[in-house]
Amino acid sequence: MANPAHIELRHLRLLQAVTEAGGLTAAAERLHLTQSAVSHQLKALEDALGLPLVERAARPLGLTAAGRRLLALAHSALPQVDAALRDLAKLKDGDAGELRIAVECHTCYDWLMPAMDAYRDVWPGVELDLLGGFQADPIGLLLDQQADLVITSDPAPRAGIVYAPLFGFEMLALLPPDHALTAKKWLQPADFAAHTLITYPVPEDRLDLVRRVLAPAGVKPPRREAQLTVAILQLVASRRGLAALPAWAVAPYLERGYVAARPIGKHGLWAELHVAVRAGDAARAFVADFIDTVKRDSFARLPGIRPLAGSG
Amino acid sequence: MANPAHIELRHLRLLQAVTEAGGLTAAAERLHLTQSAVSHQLKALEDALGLPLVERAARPLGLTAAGRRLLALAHSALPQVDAALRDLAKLKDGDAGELRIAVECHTCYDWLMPAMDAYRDVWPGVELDLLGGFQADPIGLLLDQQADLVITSDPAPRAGIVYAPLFGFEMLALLPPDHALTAKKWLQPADFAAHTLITYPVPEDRLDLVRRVLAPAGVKPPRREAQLTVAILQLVASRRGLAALPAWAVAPYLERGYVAARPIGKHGLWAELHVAVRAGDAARAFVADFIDTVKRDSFARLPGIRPLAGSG
DNA sequence: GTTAGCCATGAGAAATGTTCATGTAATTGA
DNA sequence: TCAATTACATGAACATTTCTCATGGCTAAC
Repeated sequence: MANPAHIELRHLRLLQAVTEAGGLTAAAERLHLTQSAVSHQLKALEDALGLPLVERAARPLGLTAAGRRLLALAHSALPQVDAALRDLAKLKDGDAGELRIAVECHTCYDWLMPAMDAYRDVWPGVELDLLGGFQADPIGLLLDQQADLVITSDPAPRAGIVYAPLFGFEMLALLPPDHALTAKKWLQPADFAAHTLITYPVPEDRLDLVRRVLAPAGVKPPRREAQLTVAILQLVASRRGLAALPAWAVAPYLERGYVAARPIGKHGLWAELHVAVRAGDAARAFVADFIDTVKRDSFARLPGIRPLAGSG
Repeated sequence: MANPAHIELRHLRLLQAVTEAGGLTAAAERLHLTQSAVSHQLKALEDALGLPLVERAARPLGLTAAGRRLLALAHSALPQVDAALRDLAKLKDGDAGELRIAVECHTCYDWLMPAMDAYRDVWPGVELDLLGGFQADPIGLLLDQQADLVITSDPAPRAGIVYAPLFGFEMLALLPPDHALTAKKWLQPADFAAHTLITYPVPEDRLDLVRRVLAPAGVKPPRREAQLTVAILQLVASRRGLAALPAWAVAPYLERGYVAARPIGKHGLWAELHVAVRAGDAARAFVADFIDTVKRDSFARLPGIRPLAGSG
C-alpha cells in the first residue's frame, strides 16, 4: 500500500555519472556498463518514483527539479559512504604505509599533485614520496623495492606487477594561433614534415606521436627538446615548431588563445595511463584507495579524458 | 584490482534492522524477509568488506567496531534518503492536504501524539485533525467523508476501504505488585473469575480479553469502567480489580513497580493495529508517508510490539 | 539525404537475492 | 544434566533483477 520506493546507492551513482558525463552513453562508459543498461536502469528509477529525472530533449542532458533533488542527495550521501568504506579499510589493513611514486610522464605532475593533496587528507598516516627525474625503466624500480607505485602509459605484462587503468587521454597537436594549418580540422602526418617537433627530452620511442603516427608514415621531422611544458608552449607560440601534448595540459593555454590545437588524425591520437604496483601491494587498502582517489580526482578535474576498459 | 566495495542502501537498512531488533530473526520479521535471507545477506556483506560486522557469540547480538562504523553511516545516510524521497513525493503530489484522524483505541493517543508531531515537522502543509470521542463505527466516518484516516484493530474488508498493517502488540494483565497471582508466569481465564475487571467504557465485544479469552472459557467477571489509563492503573494498584492494557501503555508504570503485569495465556494475548483509508487516498504521498511515519515512530519508541505480515 | 551519434526497447542471458529444508550451537527449564 | 526451545548457518532450488545483445527511431551535421 505505501510506496515501496526501492531506491539504492546504485541509482545515486547512476544519476551522478549521467550528469557528470553529460549523457547516458558517456555515463555508461564510466560505470563500465552498456548504454542499454543505463537507459533501462534510469527508466526503472523514474518509473519507481513516478517522476522524470532528466530532460531527454536537451543536449547535454538536463535534469528536472526531481533530478536535481536526487542529485543533491547523491552529492551528500555518496561521499559519506566513501568515507565509511575508507574507515573500514583502515580498520582492516591499518592506516599507515609508505608510497614512493615514480611518474613516467612529464605532464602528469599537473594533476598528480592535487590528487596527492586530496589523498593526504584522508590517509594522513601514509608517507607519500614522489621520485624525481626521468626514469628509463620505472617498473624496474618497483621490483627493486625502490618505488611502490608507478604511473605509466605502457602496461607491459611483467611478473609480479599488476596494472590498473587510469584513463585515456588525447594528444593534441599544438600550433601557433594564426598558423596556416589551423584551417584544417585535424592534422595528417605530412603536416608535420616541414616543421620542427618540440618535445620533452626523452628517447624518440617514448613519443607516441613519433612512434605511432610519424614513423609509420615515414615522416621524420627535426626535433628540439625543452624541459618544461611552458617552455614548449612558448616555442610553439613563437613559431619555432609544432608540439604534441595531452589535452588537459594545454587546456588553460587554449582558452587564452596562446596557442591553437588540433586533433592528430581523424579520430585523434589517444594514449592511456595506468598505475603499476607490485602484485602483493594491490590489495592493500591505502594503495587501492590511492588509485581510486587519483582516478576520481582526474575525472572530476581533467577535460577530455575517457574511461578505459578493465577493472575499476 | 581495486576493491569493488559493492555496498548498497539495502545493506545499511539490514544492519540497522539487525541492531534495532537485536538479532537476525527479529530483523528478518521487520524487513519481511526470512531469517535465511538476512543471514545470507549479512554474510555476503561481511565477505565483501572482508570484516565481521556482528559478534555472533553474544546475545543480544553485539556489533564489532566495523559494524558500529557502518551503523553510524546508516544513521546518517538513511534519514537523508528518506528526506529526499519525501521531497520527491511533494514534488509529485503537492505538499498540502487534510488528514482527519479517528482512533478506535483509547491508549493509542500515547504514541499517536508524538508521531503526529514528527509528521508535522516534515509535512507542515498538511492540516492534521484528531477526531475526539469514542466512535461506534469509525470506518463509516471514512466513507461519509467525515474522517480521512482511521486507526483500528479490526481490518474488516469493506468496499472502498484499504488497510495497512501497523504492528502487533501484547495485552498484559495488570495486577497489584504484591498480588498472589504474581507467582504465576502467566494467567489463565480462571484467574480472572474472582476479580473485578477494570476497563475503558466500551462495549464488551470490543474488549479483546473478554471476547477472545474470558467469554470462550465461560468466565464472566464483574466490570468496572474508567475513562483514563491512569485511573485504571490506580484502581488496579489499590486492589479494586484486574485490568488488561497494551504492553507499551503500562511499561513506565511497571518500571516504577506501581503495578505488576503478566501475559494472558502461555503465548500471551496479542492484538493488532491497522490503518484504514479510502482506497482513493492510499496512494497520495502525504497519506502514505503518514502511515510510514507512524509505523517507524512506533517501532522506534514502543516496547514489545512486533511486525505484522502484509504490505509495508 | 546520407552519415553519425545518441537514446529507447524487447528478448534472452547472467547475476543476484530469496526461500526451503535442514543442520548446529547456545540457552532455558524441568 | 537432559530434553525442549530458540537462534543462526548453509546448500540447493527457485525467483527476481539486472545486464547485454541486437535493433530501431530520432536528431543534428555534413
